[in-house]
Amino acid sequence: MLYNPQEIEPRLQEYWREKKVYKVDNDSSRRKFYVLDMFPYPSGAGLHVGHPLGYIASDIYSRYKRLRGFNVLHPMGYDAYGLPAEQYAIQTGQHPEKTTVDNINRYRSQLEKIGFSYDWSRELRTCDPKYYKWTQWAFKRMFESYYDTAADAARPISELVAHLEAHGTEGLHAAGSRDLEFTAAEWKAMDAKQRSEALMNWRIAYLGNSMVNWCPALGTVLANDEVSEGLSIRGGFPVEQKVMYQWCLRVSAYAGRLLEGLERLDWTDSLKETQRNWIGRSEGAEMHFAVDGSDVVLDIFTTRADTVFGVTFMVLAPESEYVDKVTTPERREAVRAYVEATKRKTERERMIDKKVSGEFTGAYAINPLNGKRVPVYVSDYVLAGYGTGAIMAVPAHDSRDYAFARHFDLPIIPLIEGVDVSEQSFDAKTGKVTNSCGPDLDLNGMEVKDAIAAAKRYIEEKGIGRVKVNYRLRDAIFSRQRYWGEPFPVYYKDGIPYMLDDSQLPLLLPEISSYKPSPDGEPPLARAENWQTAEGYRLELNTMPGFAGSSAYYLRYMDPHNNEALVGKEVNEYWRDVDLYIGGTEHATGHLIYSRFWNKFLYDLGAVVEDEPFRKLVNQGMIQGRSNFVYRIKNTNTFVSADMREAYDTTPIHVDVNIVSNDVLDTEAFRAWRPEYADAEFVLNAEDKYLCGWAVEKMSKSMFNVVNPDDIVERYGADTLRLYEMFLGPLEQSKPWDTNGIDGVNRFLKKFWGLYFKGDTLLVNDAEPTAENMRSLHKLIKKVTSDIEGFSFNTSVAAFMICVNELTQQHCTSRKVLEPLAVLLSPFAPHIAEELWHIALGHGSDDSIVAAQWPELDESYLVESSVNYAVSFNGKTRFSMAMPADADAKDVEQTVLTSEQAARWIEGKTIRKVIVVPGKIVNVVLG
RNA sequence: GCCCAGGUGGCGGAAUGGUAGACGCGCUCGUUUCAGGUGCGAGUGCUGAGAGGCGUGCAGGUUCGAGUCCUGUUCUGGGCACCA
Repeated sequence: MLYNPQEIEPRLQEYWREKKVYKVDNDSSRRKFYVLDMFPYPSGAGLHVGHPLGYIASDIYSRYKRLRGFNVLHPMGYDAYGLPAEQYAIQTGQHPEKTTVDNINRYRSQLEKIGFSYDWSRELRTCDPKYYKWTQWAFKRMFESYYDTAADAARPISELVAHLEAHGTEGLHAAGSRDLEFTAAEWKAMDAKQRSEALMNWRIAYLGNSMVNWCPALGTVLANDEVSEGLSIRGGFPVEQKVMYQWCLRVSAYAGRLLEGLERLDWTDSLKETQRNWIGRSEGAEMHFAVDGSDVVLDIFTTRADTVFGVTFMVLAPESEYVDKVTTPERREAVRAYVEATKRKTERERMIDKKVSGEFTGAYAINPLNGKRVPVYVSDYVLAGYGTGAIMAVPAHDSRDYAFARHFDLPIIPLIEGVDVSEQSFDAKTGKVTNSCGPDLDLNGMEVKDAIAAAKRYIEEKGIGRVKVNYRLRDAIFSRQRYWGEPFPVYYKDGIPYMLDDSQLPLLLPEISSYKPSPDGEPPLARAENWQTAEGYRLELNTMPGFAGSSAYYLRYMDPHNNEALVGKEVNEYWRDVDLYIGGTEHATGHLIYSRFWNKFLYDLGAVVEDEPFRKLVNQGMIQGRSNFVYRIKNTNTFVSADMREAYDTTPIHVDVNIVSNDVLDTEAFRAWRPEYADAEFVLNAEDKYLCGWAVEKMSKSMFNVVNPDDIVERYGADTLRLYEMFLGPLEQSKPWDTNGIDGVNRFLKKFWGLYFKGDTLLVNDAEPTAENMRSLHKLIKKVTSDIEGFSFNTSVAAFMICVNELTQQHCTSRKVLEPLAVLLSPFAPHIAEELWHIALGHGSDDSIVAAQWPELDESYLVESSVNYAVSFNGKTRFSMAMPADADAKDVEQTVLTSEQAARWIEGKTIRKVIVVPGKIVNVVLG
């Protein structure tokens, strides 16, 4: 019987399906373990070999944990809403659901061929109404909640309303968009619409005017993490800044907890650092600068309270509401023109254009520390969205202020002793303060750090401002002008938004005739007929963004068919959180922030028991493509081998990697590849081969370097694919896919099979294993166990290869070795292990290897037999010690120990360890 | 500019501070075969006839001993960025 993966793999997959061996129970006396993959967006291109990398790793870990006796939850599903299906729908008219379902089916069949141990009965898709009911439900709860900053938790909005009724905004602890102030009487005097608008200031899901990333080409707004360098991540279209009235989530209220929660997580430092960066905590002070001759007060935020004596001007963001309030009549026209001009620029244009620009508003502000009048400017280098949208400018110690001051010829006052600001600003927070003495505050002579603290204290005492922590993290814009997303459970009555009743959820996505925006520029849902409540009220036309459905999906897997709750209480108390989450770093500032926020909100609500969703997170690296090139001699149809091309003037051309093997081109296949190459000529190298050049690039169709896992499975089998992906290198590292070398892994599996069968002869018997056999086995148990725990799968594959070579040489046929060996391999190569379990080890069809026990390590097999040697130098015997049996006693005497130096340091000390090279000692370790 | 990773043979990559290059690919030689392929055996960092010498981006340091720890530097990959 030869190893025949093409025959055994589909059969065993069917066997697992039929026996439901991967079905997981929610109540078990066994300890739980939850292993999760970041679920994929099913794209039209299908899976390439890079996608399963993380899935294979998590599958190995799941299978390992199962063999260790854990009840393992290991599910899979699909992030089904997304732009590509909608873009495709706009181009072709095909319903995005059809596209999505087709893609899902393709993914599913590709995944099944690889032999994952998913419990498919828990499969979910975000576009399923039974699922998005709970996305809508959570949104609704966010609308009905506010963030209590004193309790540091979300609370029902009704509690806030009660407070407003009793005390107005007096003594209110709530995270708000702006600082609103009104009395209880004023609240009571408001009409329904005014109240609704006021409450939006505090709701966790709120409608607000906010600066959004508007992408005209996609016709929708985008979240910050969907934009990079002023271009949309999907498609690379320019993005503009625009104020829009949109649904938002008050993620910023959770900034502190999102930051602090990172401490308790077992994530890589770099990922935590990226999140800290994104959350961007900065401690500083908010200060009030009165505008001379007006009752307007400019609030600014600064981290450098020590530099207030160096303020020589103020700057407002063009979008700041202060601009209109402070601009004097004679400057109004110039300021208006400037604001208009910046509005027309996209964010990208603003960033590329580093030229200093701005306009004087005509107003002067009063420095609260020394009473000096300073001019107020407007300039686009100040961001509206951060802090208060206004800054105090200290040109001596901020490079941006410095550039502005130079351009407008404004004074620059150095505040640190001995620094030269004639060429550039001094931005470092070090040195001794000077020029900083006002009527009641003297910072001169202090270190910057102390000066900041002293200035903050003074500001608080005098009521000039307050100490404040600012976060860079913004609220998430939650509306998309799209069709293919979750509808909001929202309707409008007299211009006021209301939530549908829970009994009306899910609100189904309606059918529409065209997926383009409506003729009057409204989102596609405006085309839906009867898109209204039973009472005839208009429903929300926007849909939710992609991250809505992916924020709480891990909870749904625990209890996927529950129609009463997102997740049942008892079930949630059992599964709690994800013990191991595997996915790419590209979600560091998107999904992994939103999901933590969403979970924390549900935790505040009492809907889930854990405050953090993902205990341990491992980032798998990306698999890049390895492209091949042929070299065409210019103006000919002749191609020259890569090692011969020096002599010619050539153009490199991408060639399909599937017709190249070990960088050698199949020239016949190349002629057949495309019509224009049908009569191609070749200049071959000395070995009569056509050698291709290669480069590491992104895996993509246009580079002809996409490798489909189906092809690998068909040719070598899923077990070879699984092992090879792991063998390629460390899991966390990005690396190019290179099919060269896969033969080695395939050979290993054949050898592995060869331990159990020689031709048709079964080799396994009940012979007692030799000490050598047991040593080989237990070396492997030790190595593989610690490697799996440490996610070092590449080295465990190598350990298998060594072990199988040893056992083959030892002619080991003992069941006592070969049975645990199959169990050890089963997480990595489940098909071959399961097949041998049945046909070579004699287990019946009711006994799957999945239910076996992970072999126990017996260290006693690993102890090397040893012999006592005397170590001597300078003719005197000094030590007696144990050494491996293969050390040669004669040579032991000629060691480093004979040197003068060794004699000095070794005397009177205890020896802990002796390092022996066969034949001689190289070193002695002291204890 | 700031913050992370990381530089080891022809290649992917191994090395609790203790024989650097495990394992695999590739390559060389032998063997099996009519032959190609496969299988099997031996070899494969550089240098040297050999003993040996030199080797983990570069320069220092700690240590009996450094790829590993420390300082500086340089290059590569990734993230963030008018964030006051």
